[in-house]
Amino acid sequence: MPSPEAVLAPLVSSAIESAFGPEFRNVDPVLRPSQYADIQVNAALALAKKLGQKPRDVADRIVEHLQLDGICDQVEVSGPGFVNLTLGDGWISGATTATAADPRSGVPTMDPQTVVIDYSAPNVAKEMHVAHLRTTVVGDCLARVLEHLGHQVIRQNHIGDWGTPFGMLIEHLLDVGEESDEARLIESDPSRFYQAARAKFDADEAFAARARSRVVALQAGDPATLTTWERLVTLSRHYFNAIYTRLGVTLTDADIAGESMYNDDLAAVCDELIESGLAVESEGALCVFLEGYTGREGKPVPLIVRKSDGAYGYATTDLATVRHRIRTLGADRMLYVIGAPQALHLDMVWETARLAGWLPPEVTPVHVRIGNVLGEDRKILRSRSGTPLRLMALLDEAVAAARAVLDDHRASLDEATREAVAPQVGMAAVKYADLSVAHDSEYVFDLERMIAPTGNTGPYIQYATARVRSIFRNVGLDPSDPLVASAPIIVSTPEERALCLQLLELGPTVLEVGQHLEPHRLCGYLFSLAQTFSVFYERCPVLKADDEAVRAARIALCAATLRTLVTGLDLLGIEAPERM
RNA sequence: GCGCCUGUAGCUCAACGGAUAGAGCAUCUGACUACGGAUCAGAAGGUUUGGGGUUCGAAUCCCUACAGGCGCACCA
Repeated sequence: MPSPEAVLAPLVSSAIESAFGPEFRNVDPVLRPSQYADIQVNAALALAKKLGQKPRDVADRIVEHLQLDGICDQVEVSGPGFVNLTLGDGWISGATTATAADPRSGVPTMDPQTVVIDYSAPNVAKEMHVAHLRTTVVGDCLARVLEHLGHQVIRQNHIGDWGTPFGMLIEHLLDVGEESDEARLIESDPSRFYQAARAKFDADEAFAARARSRVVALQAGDPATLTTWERLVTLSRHYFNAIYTRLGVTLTDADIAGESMYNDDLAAVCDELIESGLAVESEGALCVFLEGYTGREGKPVPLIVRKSDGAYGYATTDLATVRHRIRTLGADRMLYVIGAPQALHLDMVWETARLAGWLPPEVTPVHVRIGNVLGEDRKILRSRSGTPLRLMALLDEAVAAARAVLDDHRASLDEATREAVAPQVGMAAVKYADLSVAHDSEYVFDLERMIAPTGNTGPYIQYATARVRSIFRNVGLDPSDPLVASAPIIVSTPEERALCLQLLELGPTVLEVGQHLEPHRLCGYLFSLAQTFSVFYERCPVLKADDEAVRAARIALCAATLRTLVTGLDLLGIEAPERM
């Protein structure tokens, strides 16, 4: 089932060509829904400039050549030169019936690519905190959407599993015993383990010395050291997976490609940079100086690929990831879902990789900039004690808040159901709040607002799905598989018409999200669909419809809505409980 | 000092360079023994931080001032 845009675009294109000649064969028709028309053609405005004519005259000529055979009831030129198209009810109902049967076929695809997405990237033996929430949730959504659009998506979880802190962590792990309760803290409350190690490192000079020599042993690949290190990583993976499972994130152990993985490439990276003359020594460190990157007092800013003590930093590792993602993974497109402050660093890494020939010109890496999560004071969100907020604690809070809302509004549901649904609602609230704001803007974290059953929230959209499922339960249909309802749609009221039109927009919206990498557009669409459905639900009785055909049609419309909402929520990584 | 980002309703956020800048909270007013009211309808709320410019048309692009945030050599 094609969207109206997909059907109309070629028709408008050919109208433009026949009106203005073959040199205008590939003009983008610029179709979009608007508040003034079901579909609006914007092409006239852009064309007018090229042609040196008035937009209105251009629009008139386009209309003269439009052959719409029954798709549109009305075509008119209005405003400063828009072509407004009113879709015919017959066409809408036909298209929507197809939606009820298979909403997925309504999704247009892009040329399939291999897309590498780097997101989440927590550190071993460290807490995940709010800062990890957005990269994890946004990255996962983009992965889902791009997969849905037919791309081959390769997830890369670039965990911090290498470096100097590991000397200290390994020694501490050996001290407490690899199977001890203390060690198991890494699986549940890693910051306590880390801080204990840190404290010992700062207080105990002998321990610190051991830690330092342990780093050397680790770098040298000492087998016993590596075994302990692996234990550390394994325990941490359990912790990450606990978070991912709770959040409903698709990352698995197979997606882990940590810093350690590139360890063997780092020397080669440096050698190649030296050979090509890109890297030079400066103040004892091996650096790449790029044109146009200056910092304080106009001093050039280096990309340090080897520190003066001979160790490698994250710049080197990041260069190695570029090489690996191109050479081994075959990336056509590379997404880095990382905090906005990393912009300068990434630019320098990419430019260096470009100059070194690791990053071919046809591949454009994209920094999906993640904005900060703020507290009420509009400063970076922290706990009351001033430490970064633990993600696990935050998720607990969200579930508790959801439970409280359920107890408040849904006392009729039995205890077991409320207990089961609370996590789904809580996660929906947190994830939706995160996804519904443009990923690069900051937003204020307000649990009360995001868990609210009204407004632009995850729970509000979930509620819409629960209402449809309730209808299905009442007519004896399986609420988990509403596909069975697929009667012909009858468009007899404005509310039905509005709902149908909304349903047709899923495809173009998902495509947009894939192109612009902006999950918040999908949120906006789903919210508006849920609203439109609520109006329909309010005004158009389904089960109590007078006419049998209308009743069947409305059930089918409900089914289409449910499937569209569930599909959309699934792309966001949000579950829709059957009751709530 | 240099660079990047941000500034939109009281609050939280939207708006491929397109028509009268939209939602949601909160506020006020309506609609109920409801296919689940966690709902719906309506009202009010704006000089898009200020000032210039570009053009048919600017919240959006350019310049400038102001106000925030964040980066600028060995932590990642």
